[in-house]
Amino acid sequence: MAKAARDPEERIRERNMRLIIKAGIEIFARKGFDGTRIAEIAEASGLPKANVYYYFASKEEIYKAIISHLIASWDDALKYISPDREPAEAFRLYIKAKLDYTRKNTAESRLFASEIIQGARFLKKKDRDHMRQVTDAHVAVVEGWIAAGKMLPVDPRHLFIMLWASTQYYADFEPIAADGLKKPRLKAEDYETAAITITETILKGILPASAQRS
Amino acid sequence: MAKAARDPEERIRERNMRLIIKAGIEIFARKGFDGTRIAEIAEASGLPKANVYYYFASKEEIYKAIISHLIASWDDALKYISPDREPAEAFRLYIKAKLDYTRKNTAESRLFASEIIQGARFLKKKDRDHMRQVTDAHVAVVEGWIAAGKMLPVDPRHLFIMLWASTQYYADFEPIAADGLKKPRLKAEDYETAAITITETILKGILPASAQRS
DNA sequence: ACAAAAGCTGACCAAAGTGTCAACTTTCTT
DNA sequence: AAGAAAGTTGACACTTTGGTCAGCTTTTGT
Repeated sequence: MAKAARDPEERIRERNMRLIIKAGIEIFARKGFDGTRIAEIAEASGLPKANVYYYFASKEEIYKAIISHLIASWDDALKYISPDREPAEAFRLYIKAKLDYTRKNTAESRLFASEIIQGARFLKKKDRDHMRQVTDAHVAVVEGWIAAGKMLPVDPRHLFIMLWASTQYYADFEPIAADGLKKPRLKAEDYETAAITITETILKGILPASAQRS
Repeated sequence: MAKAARDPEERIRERNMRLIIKAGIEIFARKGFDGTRIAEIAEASGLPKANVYYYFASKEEIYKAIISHLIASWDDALKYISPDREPAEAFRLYIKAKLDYTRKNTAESRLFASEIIQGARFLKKKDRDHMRQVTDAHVAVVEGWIAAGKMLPVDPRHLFIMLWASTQYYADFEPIAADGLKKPRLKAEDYETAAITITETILKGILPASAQRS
């Protein structure tokens, strides 16, 4: 009764909030929560500072909005680990999808990394629980594969950590990754090579057949 | 002539600078460069703020001092990749040493990660060049092993990125790693299991012999 | 057309931050 | 012992920052 549900005028609001969020992702990623100034976000989004405050009550609110949105957007890349797939195929797709997401969302990836390094102060329990559940499901699938003799008996949890680490590194630590590859900047083809190397290494290891089972 | 070289009175200076650096590592790691306040460093080191400024001219100077010291301290862990070793042994030792260093120096590790994520603004060219050289040397060794048929033909640079990523993750993203392992905090034994899993996976892969060479 | 709702923003604070300094105490050196 | 050098620090100056607000303009529903 009091506040009628409207719709069309959601346009301006939507657009400006998107601009703020977009600028926020970039700057929070680079400076961390404490290091970010809203004046900078305002400038980057082309809005006056007071206008930013018209949409968000505080710096923390912008930050939290970004984090939650980010976690939700991950699930897509993670749908490949499912029991009806062969491990080789599943991991290949998983690694490719994760690297793809990372390459196309470097700022988000870095923002998340920044939040974790700084102690996961604003990562809500709900989000953590969600991540834990997804992991548990994946672990169960891998354990099934191991029981079926389709995989060697690796610790599934450490294995997933390896995959998270290896795929995120290219975005989070791009300057170092680029130096390591002797390139000025990473390009799409570098992500391709990364996908191949990670997949091959994970699946077959680096030792030739003659040296296996030592 | 002007400034005589002394020694014994280096004590107080040394001690206080160490206290400041130690506190700085912890706080810079958590807050990043922009997010860190010297008042906080002062408090954590038990010195009044003005005293901190007696030893360091600026926040930047403290930060740079830490970064340089940190890079130098890495080389020890990296001495295992040498041509007179067998790959299996070399990688096992490398992974163990890197994880050991990471576990014992989590704050430094995070500080470096933070610096890189924030754009490597204070990482000196000299330090980057040094890292590049070490990497080049390692790559050459691996290429030798591949040429000798001791390793499968993997891209050595991406392989090293995998190793850097996998070993650093446990310190840099500890909350996530702990969640992934279903533990409240990481302990020494988790680093042990990590070393085993990473080593086994890198060397042999995860597929059983029957599924190899598909 | 017009009132109400939504959107906008320059100007303004109070708090917090970096860095300075002059005066004081402690620690050498001889 | 006493002058010099090193170390200490409360108080201060100046800047930046998060956040507010009153009054303005634009958009929208009827």
